[in-house]
Amino acid sequence: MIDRALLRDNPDLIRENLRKRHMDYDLDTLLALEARRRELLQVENLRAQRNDLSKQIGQIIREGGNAEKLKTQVHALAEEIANQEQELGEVETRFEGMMAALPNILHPEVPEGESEEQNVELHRWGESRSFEFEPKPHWELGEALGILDWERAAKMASARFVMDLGAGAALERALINLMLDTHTRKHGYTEVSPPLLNNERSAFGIGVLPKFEEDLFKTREGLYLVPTAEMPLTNIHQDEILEGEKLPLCYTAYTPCFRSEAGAAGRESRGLIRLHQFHKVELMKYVRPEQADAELEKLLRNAETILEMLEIPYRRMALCSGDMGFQPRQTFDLEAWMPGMGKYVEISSCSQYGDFQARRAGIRFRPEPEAKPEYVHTMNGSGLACGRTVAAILENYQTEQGTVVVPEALRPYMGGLPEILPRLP
RNA sequence: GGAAGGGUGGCCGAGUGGUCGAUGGCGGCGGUCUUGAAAACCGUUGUGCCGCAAGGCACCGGGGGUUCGAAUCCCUCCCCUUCCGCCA
Repeated sequence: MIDRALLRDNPDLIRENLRKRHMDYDLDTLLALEARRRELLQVENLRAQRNDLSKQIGQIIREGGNAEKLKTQVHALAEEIANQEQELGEVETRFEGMMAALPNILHPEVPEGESEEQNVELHRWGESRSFEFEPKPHWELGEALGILDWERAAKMASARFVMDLGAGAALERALINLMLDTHTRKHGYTEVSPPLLNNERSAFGIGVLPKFEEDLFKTREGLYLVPTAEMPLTNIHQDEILEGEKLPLCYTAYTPCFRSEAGAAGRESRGLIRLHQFHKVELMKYVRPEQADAELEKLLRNAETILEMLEIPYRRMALCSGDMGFQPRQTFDLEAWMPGMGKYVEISSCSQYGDFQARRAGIRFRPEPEAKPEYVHTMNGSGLACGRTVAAILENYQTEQGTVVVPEALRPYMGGLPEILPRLP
């Protein structure tokens, strides 16, 4: 949610923002609703009159007088108030609905562009190994090694699920532990193990509701399976006023993530890239506005550190205006090199939201002990997506025999296992 | 799932249908006293919206209703606690 004051003070900025995002949005209707809403605020005068007369009635009755005439007068006034309040309510509902669907204002440094094609590569790390053989995609490797099983996952669940077995399951568990240990012990994040079903308010708070309900799995009880730990982590401090000196607050969580992937049929359907359930270690910060850019850079470095520890080549991309999501004001993707697939694949997405989510979720802080509360800035990023990291390891560390060497950094977490060999049935 | 009791300001906790945005306590802030501190005492201390301001409006879990007037009465939903049942 953006600041209402912007609508009045700088509608052109919003219009320009929509243009950069290549988004269709009926801003004129929103502006008209806002104007009407403000007109209707004059009901407050009527309410003031009513309050005043009611007080007089109380006074008269206490003194034993007859207040019938006044009562009739107030009754008529109340009807008029009710009429205006009804229109105000309708206008407000429409206004709020449209506000909730208005995308965030972009950070000035977001490159302008229409689609993925215009994303800007900022830097690369690591060299791709040279292969003396044709490197295989991870799904072939995983299947041949018997550590990834799509067929049985589909049998017990449906397509777009996977089951990890043996060293595959152990590899993912090792990754989770490496990431959490690094982020908590070296990077100063507090580990969280949050509820994986969140309510509507929390989904609204991060901006996936009301616009993106079809992407979520919903229970009969009306709760949503978390599509990312961003949802519970951002709602830890929902409706709270934080102490300024405690910021930034840094949290990390390992969670499964559930996405319906509606409308994704046929896209990148193979392997570990796009699943209904995947696992992710998330990084999340609540910061003061002036800290935001620097803290996002640190967060990016925290995520990149994991890729460097695993010695997986990657590049950092700045998403362009047309490729960015609805909620963030700036997004950087980390893309891991996948030799088997022959391309870079997103393995982490790190975004800052300004006060967009804080406004929706009601998260504020006091800059000084006695000062007025202000909205915090929120940001988060994957650190990293586990399934895609497994894929990157399989593809980067594969041998000609189809086995996979275990990265040095992971061996202590896998009982010293140096290499993943075909699993015996 | 069944039964009972609750949801009030940063926290605890009062609250009669009318001067209650809400008594009181704790905590916070300012002050008096003190060499300093503690104690004691005095004052102050919610949020949002509209407004240059004065001020006005709204908010006592959410929504609806009764009434001239609702924190207070009625309906409904949600949440929490305790007991019972079930259960990793």
